[in-house]
Amino acid sequence: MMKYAKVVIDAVLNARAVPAKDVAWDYLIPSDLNVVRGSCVVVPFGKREIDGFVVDVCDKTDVAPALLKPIHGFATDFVIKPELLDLLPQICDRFKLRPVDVLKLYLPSAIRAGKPKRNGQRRVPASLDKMDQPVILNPEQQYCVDTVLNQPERVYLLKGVTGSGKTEVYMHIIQKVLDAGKTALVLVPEIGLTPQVLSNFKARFGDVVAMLHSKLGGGEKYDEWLRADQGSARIVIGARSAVFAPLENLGAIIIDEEHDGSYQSDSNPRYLTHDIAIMRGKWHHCPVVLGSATPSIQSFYLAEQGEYQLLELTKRVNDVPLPKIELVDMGNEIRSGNGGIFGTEVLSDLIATLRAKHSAMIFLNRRGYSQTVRCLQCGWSAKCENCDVSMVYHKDDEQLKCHYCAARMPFPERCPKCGSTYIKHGAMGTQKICAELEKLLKQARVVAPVLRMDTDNTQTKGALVKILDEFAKTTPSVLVGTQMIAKGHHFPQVSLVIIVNADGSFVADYRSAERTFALLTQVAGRAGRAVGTTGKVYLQTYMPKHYVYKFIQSYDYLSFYQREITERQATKYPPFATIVRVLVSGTVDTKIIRVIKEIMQPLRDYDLERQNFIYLGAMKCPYGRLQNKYRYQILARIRQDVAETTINYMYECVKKVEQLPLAQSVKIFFEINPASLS
DNA sequence: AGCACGCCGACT
DNA sequence: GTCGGCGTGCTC
Repeated sequence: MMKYAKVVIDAVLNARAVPAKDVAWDYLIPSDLNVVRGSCVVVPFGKREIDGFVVDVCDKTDVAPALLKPIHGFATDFVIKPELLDLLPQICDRFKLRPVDVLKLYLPSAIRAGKPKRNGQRRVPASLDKMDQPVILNPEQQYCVDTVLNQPERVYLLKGVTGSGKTEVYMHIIQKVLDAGKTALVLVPEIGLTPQVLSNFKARFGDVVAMLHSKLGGGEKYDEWLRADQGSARIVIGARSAVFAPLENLGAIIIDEEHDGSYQSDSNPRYLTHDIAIMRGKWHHCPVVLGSATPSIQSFYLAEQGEYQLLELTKRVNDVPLPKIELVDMGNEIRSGNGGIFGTEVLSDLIATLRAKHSAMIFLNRRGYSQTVRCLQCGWSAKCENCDVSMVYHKDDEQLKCHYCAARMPFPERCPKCGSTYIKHGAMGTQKICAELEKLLKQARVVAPVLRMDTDNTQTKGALVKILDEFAKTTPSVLVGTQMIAKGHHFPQVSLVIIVNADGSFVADYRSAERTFALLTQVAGRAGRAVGTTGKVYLQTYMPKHYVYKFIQSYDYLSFYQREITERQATKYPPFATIVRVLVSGTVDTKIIRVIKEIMQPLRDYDLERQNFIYLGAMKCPYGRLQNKYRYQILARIRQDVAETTINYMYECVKKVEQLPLAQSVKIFFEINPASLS
C-alpha cells in the first residue's frame, strides 16, 4: 500500500500564504526510503528543495494524486523522539508558536547540518576517574530523595538555603534513576553552566554525562547530542535549550536555580523551560524537581496551592553560619561628605580584610566603564544612531559601544556638538570600580591584585575559568564583577562581599523586587563559605528603608514571599493575572501604528463586552527604536479566570492582521508573561 | 521566498 | 498587435 507523509516544511513563506504555512503538506514516501514519524527530510517545494519534518505517516491523503510529489531524501539521520512529537501541539498552544519553530528547537539546524569538520581536539573532557563518592545525606536530604523517588509523578519545589546541599540531593536521585535503567536531565542557568559543574557530575557519574548548551562549538555539540540521542549518555546537563534534549526513558528532570531569568527565552521562539520540563515529566511519569534558595514567586505560589509539592532543606551542610548583611545608607554617606564609591566603614573593613589575608568580592550590576557620557557644557550625550539608548564607554579599547547593536565610536576628546573638553562619565561600571579601587588600595599600602569579571572579558573560551583560577589561588585578592560572580562559585578564602549599588537591579516592572531578592541573596552567599569564618556582606543602597532589603538582611524568604504575593493579589499581577505583550517592529513607523490599531480595535470591542482585561493599552516601547527598527507594543493584563480564552482570542486577532497586506513589512511578536517590556 | 498568471499602458 | 510593469496567488 502507498504510504504518505505529513511534512511540516521549514520554508519562509509570504504573509499572504499564512493559512497554509501552519499546516503539514502531504508527500509520497518512495519505497526505498525508510521514512518514519519524526524523520527530517528534504522535499521538493515549488521549484525549490527544502527541509521538512515528518509529523505523521499514514496510508491515505486528501490531496489529488497528480499534485503529490515524492520525498527526495533525508536531511539528517536523526529522528525526533515520539515523545517530543506527542508534545508538539501542547507546546505550540501554550506559547502560541508555529509547529515548525518548535520542531527546529527539537532538532536545531547545527545538529541537522551534520558534524562540521574541525581541527581542534574534543574539549569536553572525555572521562575522569570516578576520585568522588556519594556523601552521606543528612535526614532532611534523605527525606527529599525518598519522597521524590516514592512519588515520581509529581512536580517538586526544593527550597534550600545556599550551602544546604541541594546538589547532593539531585545526585542521589539521579543515581537511583540510573540504577533503574532510566535517564536524567539536569538544567542549570546559562551563567551557571561552568566546567566545574560538569566536572562535578563527571566525577560522580563518569562517562554517561553529556553537556548541551548554545556556546558549544559545532563539533562538540554534535558529539554530545549524538551520545544523548543514541543513549550512550544517560545524563544530560545543559542550559535552557537542553530541555529539548533527545533523551528517552526519562527518570527525572531537575531545574536548578529555578528562579533564574535565563529559563525564559528572550528571543524567538519564546518559551518557559519549566512548562516544557513539566510536560515531559508528565509524559514520562517522572518527577520534576525545581530547586532554589529563593524560589520564584510563581513557583512558590503553585507549591502553596498544592500544584507542586514543597520540600525544604533548612540546614547548611557543615553548619557554617550565613554571613551577616549590613545595610549602608549611601545617601547618608554623601550627606556626611563621602562622595566615594564605598561607604567609610565599608572601605576600612575592606582594607582590614585584605590585611588579614582574606579575599573580597565586589558586585556591580552593570558592565562597561560608565553608563552615560555627557558634555558638561552643552548637555550633549552619546546616543546610538540606530537605537534609542545611550552608548557606554569601554575602557579596554577607549570606545563608546551600543549594547543593543553593533554601533561603535571612539571616545570623543571634544564634545562633537560644542567642542568643549568637559566630558563627564556618569554612573560607574566594573572597569571604573577597578581603577578606583586600585588607587584606594595603593593609598592604603595594601598589596592585593584587583581582578575583573564581566561579559566583556569572558567572551572568549576559557577566559572565565582563567579569572576564577587566578582569584582562587591569589590570597588576598579582590574580584570585581557583574551577575556572573554570583553564581555557584565556591571560594573559601572570601570573607567579605560588597554590593556597590544594590538598587541597580530595580527597574519598573512587577518582578523587580523578586529579582533583587534572589540576586542579592545569592551574592551575599558568596561570603564566608569556609568552616570557622563568618562572612560579612555590605549592601550599599540609596533606599535603605525598602522592604526587600529588610528581608534580604534577615534571610527571610517566607516573609518576603508573603508581602510580595499579597501585593500581587491586590494589584492584580501574575500569578493573579496573565500579561500578554504584542510587539510590532519595522522600519516604517506609520505602518506599525496602523497594524497596532488594526489589532487593538477588535480587542477593545471584546473588552467592552466582557471586561476580561484589567489593563489594555498600546504604546511606543521603552526603547522605541533598536537596530534602526521602530518598536510599538500592545500590553494586556488579563483576569486569571478568563486568561486562556482571552489569550486565544488575542492570538487570533494578531494572526488575522498578520495576513493583511498592510502587515507585510512589519514583524509581530506575541508573548505571554514576557520577561522584559523594553 | 520564488515563480506564474493576468490585467494594464507604451512601444517597434 | 506584443512587450513588460507588478498586484495576486500558489507551492503537497
